[in-house]
Amino acid sequence: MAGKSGAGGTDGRGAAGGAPPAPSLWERLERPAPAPRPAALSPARIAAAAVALADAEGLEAVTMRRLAADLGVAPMAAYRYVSGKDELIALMVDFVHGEMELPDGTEDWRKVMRAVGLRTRALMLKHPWTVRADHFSLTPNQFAVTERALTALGGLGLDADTMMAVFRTVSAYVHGAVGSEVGLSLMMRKRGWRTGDEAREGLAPEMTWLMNTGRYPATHQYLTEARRKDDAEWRFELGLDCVLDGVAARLGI
Amino acid sequence: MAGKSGAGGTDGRGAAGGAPPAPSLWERLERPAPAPRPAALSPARIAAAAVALADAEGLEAVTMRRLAADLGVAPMAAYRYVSGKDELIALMVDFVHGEMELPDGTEDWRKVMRAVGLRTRALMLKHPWTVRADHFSLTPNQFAVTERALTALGGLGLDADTMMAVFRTVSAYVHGAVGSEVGLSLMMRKRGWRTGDEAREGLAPEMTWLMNTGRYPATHQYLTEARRKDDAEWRFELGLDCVLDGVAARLGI
DNA sequence: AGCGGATGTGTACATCGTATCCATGGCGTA
DNA sequence: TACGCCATGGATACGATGTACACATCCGCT
Repeated sequence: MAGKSGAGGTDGRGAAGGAPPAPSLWERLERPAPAPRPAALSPARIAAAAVALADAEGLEAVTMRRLAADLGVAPMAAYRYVSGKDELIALMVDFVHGEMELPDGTEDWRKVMRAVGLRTRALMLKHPWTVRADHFSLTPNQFAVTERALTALGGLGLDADTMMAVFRTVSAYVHGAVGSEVGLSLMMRKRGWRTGDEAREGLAPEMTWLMNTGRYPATHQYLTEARRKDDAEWRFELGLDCVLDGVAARLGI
Repeated sequence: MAGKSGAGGTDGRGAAGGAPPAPSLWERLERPAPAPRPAALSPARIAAAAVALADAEGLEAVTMRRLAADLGVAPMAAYRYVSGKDELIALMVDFVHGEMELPDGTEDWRKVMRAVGLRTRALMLKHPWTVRADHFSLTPNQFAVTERALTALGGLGLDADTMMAVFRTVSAYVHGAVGSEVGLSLMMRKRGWRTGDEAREGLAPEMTWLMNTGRYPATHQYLTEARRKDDAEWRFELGLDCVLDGVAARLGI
């Protein structure tokens, strides 16, 4: 299904000659107002509204119709600016990465990577829906993050592949860790639990049954002995520091 | 929406007395055949069919109707076994984790964690849709993985919180890394690209425009210099080894 | 003055998840 | 042996979603 619109390229539309190669989403995003006409809609306005909606009510509330309603516009109006919902979400992901401030200056690579990790986590906790949205890291503001990391990794004698591998390793950890953190918090919100204790209480029947199978003694022991089950920040930073330690050690930087 | 069906608990249905506390999905999964009657459907059969479908045509092809058709059954039939699509997906995630063989024996913690990481990656590459499915790690077969990791981490003088933090750190890296790997490959499949070169060719217009903004010199340099852009396995194992190095170093194990 | 293209509107359709009610048939009990 | 019950699956239907398509409108340019 679909697939027809984007790929074809030279459909017979534009007389002869060469149809312009369909400007990319990011190209369109930057044209302040493609026409001199002060259009009511714009990619940026659409992105802002969609992000506000997703932040407030979750990604599942972001519906083309609901978005249009929030923008005071007809359901199909946004389709002049995004080719479909996929592009909408790409726009949203890019938009929120725009508000991430990157560490500047000539700091130590490790401080930069750590700061990027912490700020990425903050960003994702603030916009939990980013977890469900695909991120191929192909949007301008995501490239800006990559760019900052790569510059911090320059001048250390690493080849291009290794520099990128380091960034992606740290990135993978951050996305994975925040992903599970957010996953849990989304589940809690969906079921109406506000605290860790409430969640454990709500999960208790299922957990009790599972633990009573006797198959998970170590896990059961964890459940009874652990005292920092709700300290996500401690866990995240410990893990991040481990990752950075490992990168430094293995690559000798 | 919804939410009405699961929560209520004691609806007036069962005369007086105490209604049984609604057996969990996992409890139902294990009853070989809840009734003596040889039912055509079962959670396991449903899970197997759904997984086969998702493997073959992607998670978006897994529709209650399509699943029913594959099972040779009416669209609503599966609802006798799962409360809704969320539970279906939980069942699928659990099902595929059941085929993961865990390292046995009394091996070194590091070997175990590394093996678990590699096998998890293999599992996720084989079933790419697991990336989009939420994983709170709350299904029996996911607990089995956690259990194996925790036992490998025992006897090292770590407290319960730290042991779990280690497992979750490695796990976060693995899920993050494979997540982006799979994300890329899903995008490639969606756009019909089969090789890395095809993908780069297809992405070229967008990338060229982005790089021509001059904002990403380091990224641009990476694109021209890198020689292992398609070596996902190298990248994954390098990152995994970094993470394990860091854990070992920081925790002195 | 009037034309053309960019912008937003209205209507419509296939498809999705799932609530609800109905038919059936094998088992335990009498 | 006969009966009735409940687990099982079928049928129908509803509201919501993404989006294709054709139409109306209004600006700035010639």
